[in-house]
Amino acid sequence: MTATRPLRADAERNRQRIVEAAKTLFAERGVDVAVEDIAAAAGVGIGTFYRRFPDRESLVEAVFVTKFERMIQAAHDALEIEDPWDAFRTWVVTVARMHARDRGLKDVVLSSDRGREKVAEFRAIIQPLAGELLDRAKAAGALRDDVSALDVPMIHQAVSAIAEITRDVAPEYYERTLTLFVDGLARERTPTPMVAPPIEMEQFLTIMSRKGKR
Amino acid sequence: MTATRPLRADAERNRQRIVEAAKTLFAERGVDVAVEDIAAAAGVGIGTFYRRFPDRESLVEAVFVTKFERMIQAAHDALEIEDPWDAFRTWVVTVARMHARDRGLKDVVLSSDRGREKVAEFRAIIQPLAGELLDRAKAAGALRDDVSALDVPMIHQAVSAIAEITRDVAPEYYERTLTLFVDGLARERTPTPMVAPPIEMEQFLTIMSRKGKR
DNA sequence: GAGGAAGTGGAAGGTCTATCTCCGGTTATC
DNA sequence: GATAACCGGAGATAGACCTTCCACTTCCTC
Repeated sequence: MTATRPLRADAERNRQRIVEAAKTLFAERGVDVAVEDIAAAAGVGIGTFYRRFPDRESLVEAVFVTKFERMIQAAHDALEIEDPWDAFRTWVVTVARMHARDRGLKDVVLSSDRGREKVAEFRAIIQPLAGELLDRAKAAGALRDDVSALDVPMIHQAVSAIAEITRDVAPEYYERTLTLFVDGLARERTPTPMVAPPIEMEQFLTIMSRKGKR
Repeated sequence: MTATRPLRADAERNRQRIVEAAKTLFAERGVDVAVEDIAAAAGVGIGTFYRRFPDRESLVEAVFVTKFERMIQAAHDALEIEDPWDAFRTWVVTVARMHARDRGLKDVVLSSDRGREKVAEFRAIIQPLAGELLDRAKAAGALRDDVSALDVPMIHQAVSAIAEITRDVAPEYYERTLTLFVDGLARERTPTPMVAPPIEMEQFLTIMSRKGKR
């Protein structure tokens, strides 16, 4: 195969920088940031970017493989929790927070092109874990029966959408939406306390009149 | 003021057609559809469009004023319902469904430019109505106390986001997300039955691999 | 039913925004 | 200090989209 010789020191350094810059920018502004911006943030030229990565998509893949691993880890961790509802809740909340903090995650999970195989691979691994968390919580009578495993990623998309529009103005706001969701998933329960304050009218107006779409 | 003489018959006909076509396209594809597509759908040329409307935004405004009126009407109607929780729930659900069926609604409510004044006007009218629905439901002990009036439009944004990605594949799916939300808003309650079936794996994959963003 | 005001279509101009290529100049490494 | 590897960024390329303009057509009035 391609017995690639190691990159020259400066080249390797720049590669790292590009990945780091991309991680940050993807999280803040979604996977659609311009290559130009990524290169600038990394302190290199566009040319350097294209010498290291065949195209934009490869970079996206390189960045998100790590994230996928972390999501899988979250499921494993949750499975360690004894109380079935607590385990399920923890997992849902943890992944929701990852989405809330990384705007790009949603884009990648939703896309067909970007890291097609990687996403499929990820799904194959996460599904049985998610299934177990779900089944256990249902068996314990804590989770409503009519919830399907596929409702969970949808919830994450919804939370991500809210985080996306509120991020700049009230970065913790999404927690409220998340709380409502999680309480809606419970079978019988009094409300969980909200962990974030309500939004102020002024913040609301700012959110609702955001310019452009980035 | 401008005592505008009535349009010539054919011109008026075309104007109507443009508005109708826009209504449909905005609902299906969001407010960002190209003027070219609207004109084509209306069976007129681009030139005709620009003779009737000074620019794109004016059309958007013309189309959504009606929608706003309908949302206000929904609040009035809900206030007629005696049971405070039922009234609140009905209002939230009705507006959520409007969002689910009209992709453009979200865009307009979120935007700063499009019909700036109209949106502000709309908010001024809807706020007291929403406040009353909320307060009554809280006073009756049916709605959790820690919900703020501004959480409601956020819920609508979330439902709209879900409807947006699922619309083409499973047009009723959003009802599940909505049910979870509404149940999460209740103070103490066992789950409301879901009105839509869970999503199938195949549908899920289609949704998650949607091309482009339209 | 004729004349002219009003209306029409769509090519073309103008802007943007992005990705990716190319190559003269620079730097690390042996 | 030779040279292969690397760098930066202008510019080629592509695709959307909004809006203008004007030669041509249609409606309405007298």
